[in-house]
Amino acid sequence: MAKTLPDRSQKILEAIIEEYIATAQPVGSKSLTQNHGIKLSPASVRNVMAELEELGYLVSPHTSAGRIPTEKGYRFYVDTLLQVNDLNCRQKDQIELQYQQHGLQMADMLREASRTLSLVSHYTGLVMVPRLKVTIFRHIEFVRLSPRQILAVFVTQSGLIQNKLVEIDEELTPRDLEQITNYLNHTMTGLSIQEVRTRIVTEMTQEKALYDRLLRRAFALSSAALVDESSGDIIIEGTSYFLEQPEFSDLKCMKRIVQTFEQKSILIDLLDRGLDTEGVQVIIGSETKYSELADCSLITAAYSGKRGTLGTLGVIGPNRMPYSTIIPIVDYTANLISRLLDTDND
Amino acid sequence: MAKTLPDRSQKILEAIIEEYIATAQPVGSKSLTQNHGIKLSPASVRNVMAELEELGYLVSPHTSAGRIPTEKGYRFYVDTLLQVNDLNCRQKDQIELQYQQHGLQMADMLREASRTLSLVSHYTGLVMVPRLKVTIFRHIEFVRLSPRQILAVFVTQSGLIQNKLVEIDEELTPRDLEQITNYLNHTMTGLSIQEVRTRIVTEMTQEKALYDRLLRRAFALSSAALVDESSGDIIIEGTSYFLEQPEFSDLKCMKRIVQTFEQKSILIDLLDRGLDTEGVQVIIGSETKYSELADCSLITAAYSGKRGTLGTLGVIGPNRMPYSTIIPIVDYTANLISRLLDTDND
DNA sequence: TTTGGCACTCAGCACAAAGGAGTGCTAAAA
DNA sequence: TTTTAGCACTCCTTTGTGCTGAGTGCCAAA
Repeated sequence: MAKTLPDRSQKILEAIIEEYIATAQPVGSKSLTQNHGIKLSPASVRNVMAELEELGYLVSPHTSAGRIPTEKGYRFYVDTLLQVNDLNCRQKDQIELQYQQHGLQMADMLREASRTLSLVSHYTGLVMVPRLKVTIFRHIEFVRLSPRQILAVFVTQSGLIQNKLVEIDEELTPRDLEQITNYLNHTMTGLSIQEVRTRIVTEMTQEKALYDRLLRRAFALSSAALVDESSGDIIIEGTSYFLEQPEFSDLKCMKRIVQTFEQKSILIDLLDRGLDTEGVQVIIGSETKYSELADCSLITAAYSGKRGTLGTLGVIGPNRMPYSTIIPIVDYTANLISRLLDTDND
Repeated sequence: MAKTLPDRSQKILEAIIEEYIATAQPVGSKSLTQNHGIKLSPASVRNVMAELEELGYLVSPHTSAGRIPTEKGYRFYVDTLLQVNDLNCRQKDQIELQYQQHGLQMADMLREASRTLSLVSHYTGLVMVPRLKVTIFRHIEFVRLSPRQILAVFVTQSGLIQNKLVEIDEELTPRDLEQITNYLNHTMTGLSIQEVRTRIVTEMTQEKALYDRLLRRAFALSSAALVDESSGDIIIEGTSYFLEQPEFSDLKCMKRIVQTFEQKSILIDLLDRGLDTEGVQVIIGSETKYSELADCSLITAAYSGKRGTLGTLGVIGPNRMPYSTIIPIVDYTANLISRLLDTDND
């Protein structure tokens, strides 16, 4: 079925897509032969273009305009034509520099990552904050705000700090709290939150009638503290870059996209998809499955800490994105963040 | 100098501004006499309008268009013409409802406030997070992440939770930490951070050669933990409402504004100005002193906790904002937040 | 002091014409 | 068989023109 595209057609498709990415204008046969080292007459190019349109890689907005890539065209380009250049030293430095001055708080670092992604790519940067359940338990501390109100402060291996206010039924003395804290920090350190939770559940069911009152309370308190009620959070920076894209000059369409960003849930879903994927992932247009983002593409990559994937980060922009430059930026940033999270707080 | 405007002129000015706020179209003499209960001929209205233009309250974009208000016009309107209607019960409920379901973490509440402001006003909501220095010390806890790395968790009276990572020169044992914690929580509770800081400084200088090693460390640690390095933070919600405003349909101008929002520092400065002001404050156009926001107005109000002002919140939109409906919304929200912060965590 | 009347201005719209970029097709050249 | 030059055709875009209508300023009458 899938006849491989002749070499010449591929060259031309590549040239068209790159030209369109650069100019945002439909590409005609003449301009191709002039600027892209294609040693053919416009007429021959036209024949190939007609063929590529037939195959669904290109469309023309109207008869007397040039061609623009379809999603299928972009997909083919990304999958088989694209060769990603490595970042040069200047770019690497530019990215790395942003993390030097900063302290180590993970939240700050992730914000910085989003900002840097946006700054360097000139598109909108996205960073997903690690879900509680994938993080590794390192330390928990309870602060007694009032007899019935406990603030649980919870530090993960990678340096993420989470606060949670817990209301309790039964009063706890500072002494109780201390013991509970000691017990938890002693038993749970090094486990993932997932593991901590299952452990709590099994222990609680195994010994239904928990003889040790303190233990029971410890379990109750910690399970309340570790409930992950958040549906994930995301850091978006550089929305204003969207306003520069000619394809979104229509305000209606622009507004829909910005609203989608503000709502966050859709972007969270999209970033979630990259969690189990190795390397850089590209989602183009309708592959997002959201009509609001039918004209947007995402370039994402997962980042990880000491033990497995923590979250994903990436860039979102129009379909017409310079993939060859942005893919390495996202890749490099994901690796950098992973590295920083690994060396921090050991 | 300042002749007071004749009553009739005021009426007409008011009608023009309200019409313009509603329609975003230059207002002509005829439409005024038809829809605004003004019992005058268009010709008379024209005379008054010419006069108002002379005085700088109105301008006409071109000879054959109607008039639109100047900043001076808006200012006069806000200062002397405007009568703010109280919110009706439905609106109050709508606002109040947003805070019911939520837990008590202050940060969440402020985010919710911004979102609600935006939702109810249909403009962009702003909430300034309280500066550390204006908050009241309630509790501090140190978590020892490694011998030289301490996480300071700091809870304010109003429920704000602040984390800070402190690197120390000298190792501290858990026992040391506990003593320091006890000492600080005992001595400092109820003081403002400002007071805590001055107290630390005076005590440290008074007893230059601090005999008590522990005390010295306690001071060092707490002063490191309470440094307020943040230049303030702000929560912005509903940027997309800006995209609906016809006055910003120019993308260039739109982009400048969105960038200003992303940068935050300018908005922080503007909200800061409202800190010492009682009640609702309106900043119109160039009064912001920022050319980027020359066509934007802010409506802000301060909110407070148990002891004095904590921060400000408000709404930003085009100069042409329905002040009469938004001012009470901002006012009510500020009071509501103050109330919630007062009753929480007691 | 107010109002009707009138000439004037000018943005906005519709419509037509010109321009031009790009196409598909055909027939000749390689 | 493949490539290319030529040509007619399409249709978006730009430019120009005239018209319309909302709105104005001013003057003279009420």
